Amino acid sequence: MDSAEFHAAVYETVRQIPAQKVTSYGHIARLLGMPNHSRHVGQALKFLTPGTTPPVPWHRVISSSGAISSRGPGTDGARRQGDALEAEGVVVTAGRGGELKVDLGSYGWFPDSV
DNA sequence: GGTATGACTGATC
DNA sequence: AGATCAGCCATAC
Repeated sequence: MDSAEFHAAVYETVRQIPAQKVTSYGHIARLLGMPNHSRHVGQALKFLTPGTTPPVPWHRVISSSGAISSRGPGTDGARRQGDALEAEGVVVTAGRGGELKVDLGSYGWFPDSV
């Protein structure tokens, strides 16, 4: 599959994520049959814009450790993502400095397949 | 074509 | 539990 299909597949998978749940880049890649393309999942999401239709709940995608990947100290991306998750009822642990993490034990969504 | 980079992961220390 | 390292692969330069 080429990159366009890959993006589309990623978006579709992300839309499968139930509310109040989060999953990891690596898991999405695994569901797509490419366990080693975790980085490119992030690439695909980065390519995403707020105007995309139908909307993709990209904020439900975090790293496998449960931490929200920051896109730069000066950016508000991680902060916005954490807010969006909290707005959905997900407990986001905000420690000192604004480190955002999610309890994967309670909110992790890791099905073997879709 | 080689090198660096990235919204990553898993193993190891 | 936090830090490091190696592996991965499409993109950009």
